[in-house]
Amino acid sequence: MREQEAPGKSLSDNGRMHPAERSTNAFGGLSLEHSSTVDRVADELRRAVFEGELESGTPLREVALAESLGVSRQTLREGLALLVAEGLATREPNRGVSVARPDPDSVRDVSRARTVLETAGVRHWPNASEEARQAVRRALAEYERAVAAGATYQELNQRHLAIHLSLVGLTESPRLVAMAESVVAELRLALAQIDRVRRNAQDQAGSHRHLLDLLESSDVDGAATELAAHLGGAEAAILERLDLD
Amino acid sequence: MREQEAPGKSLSDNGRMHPAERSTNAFGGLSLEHSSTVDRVADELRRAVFEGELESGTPLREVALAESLGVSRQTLREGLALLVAEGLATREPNRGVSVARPDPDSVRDVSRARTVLETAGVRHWPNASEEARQAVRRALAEYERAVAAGATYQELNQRHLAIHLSLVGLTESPRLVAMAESVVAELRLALAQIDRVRRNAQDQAGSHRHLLDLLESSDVDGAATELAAHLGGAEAAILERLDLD
DNA sequence: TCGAACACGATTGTCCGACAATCTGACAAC
DNA sequence: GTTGTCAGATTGTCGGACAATCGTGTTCGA
Repeated sequence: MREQEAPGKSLSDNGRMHPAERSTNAFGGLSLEHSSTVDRVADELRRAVFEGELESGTPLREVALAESLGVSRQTLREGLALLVAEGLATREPNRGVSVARPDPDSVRDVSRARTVLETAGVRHWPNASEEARQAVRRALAEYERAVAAGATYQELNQRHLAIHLSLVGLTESPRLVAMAESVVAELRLALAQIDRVRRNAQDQAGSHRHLLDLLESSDVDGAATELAAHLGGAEAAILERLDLD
Repeated sequence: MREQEAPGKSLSDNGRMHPAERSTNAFGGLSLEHSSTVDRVADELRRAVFEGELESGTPLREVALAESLGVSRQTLREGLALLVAEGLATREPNRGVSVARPDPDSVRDVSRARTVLETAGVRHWPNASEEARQAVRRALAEYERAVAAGATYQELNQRHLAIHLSLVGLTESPRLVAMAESVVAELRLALAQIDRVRRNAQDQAGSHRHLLDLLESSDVDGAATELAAHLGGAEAAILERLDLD
């Protein structure tokens, strides 16, 4: 390794595991973060995309980016491959990678996919572990707190999506959660592109609070329909704002 | 490009699109496969894994593999990254990539994930396009034909899984199908490992035929429970055989 | 004048060689 | 038996190189 830069933490460890994390001996609480350069590159690119710094469709030139990030072209390439695999960028052979461009079709598809995943989570509420349920309550509470505190657009957005991820977490399936994370990432990209200029995150605490209340009272079907309505509304809102570009 | 080897076709194009594929002009039926070296490397690795040539846990040494495939280490590395992203291999920092090892937990998780995805497809049958429904009928018919013809273990396996993929196709969501493909790939890996020695694919045409009959008669709920039972059985069978290794 | 052929710069895909960091296992030292 | 040390193997990352391809502007011939 030649250099160490600012460490970033990624939500998804792409299939990597470290020896230190697999044993459960006397030193269970200890762990060390081995962030590779590729990971840090990918993190930085994701950040830039989510932050709206990179407009959708922008070509990500390899030499320029590598130089700008202070890494070799090969390393940057692996980072780009990660972004492409996550759907945040697209690659056209011999023409390079560019920031994904959310078109109406993909927005609809993302909406459909998350509906399936989140509905599965909601319907699993009665069988879910107390831990998973608690995660939903916590995510909602933190979102409400952020709303009350008048947090930034970025934070509100992230906490809002965290609620939806916690719903998928009710399935207790790591793979389903990973899929949801990927889908949500695409959603974040679309939101970032839409709100590149004016970033107005409206308060949606009420809807989610209502959803959780239905779940707490074991009204799973009611919660499912409430969720469907919420997601449908979100899709419509995005499509509408996407239309006037 | 320095060399061209035997072309292989991959089911999933990882975010790549080529100009020749996106337009629908007078020459709609024409297309050209621009398979990059990396794609061919990944294809070959997948084949070897599915074929059972590589036992799970086998370390995939970069220099040796690159030499054996006649590609550079960088290129091989990108191919390995694809496998890792698909869950067919795992990477441990500074220790390299090795063929994924299907443990009971991951088998259960894969089963849960595919249950969610395929159930969503089945429940979408009434709203699905005629094209999607036809794909299910076709997949089943081809499986039955393969069974009758006494096809190889490999072909039977693939056609069987194709049926399940076609069920997810009923959702008409490319992303959900892509997720299902990834999950099914992991399943294929598990099956390949289990049946590495004795490869006995039992005839499961009856169960699937019954499922389709229920769908054709619009008994979606019945089909969903039938599917759940089928998947539960498959999971149990795999776990049982996985136990005695 | 206009379309086809050509030339040229930019960029990607792939290769090669290099080397520090890390892991593994053996072996010596305490 | 535990700890320290050392050599070999392997990965992570770098830099440079070059053919293939793309985009574009230019030239040429009808």
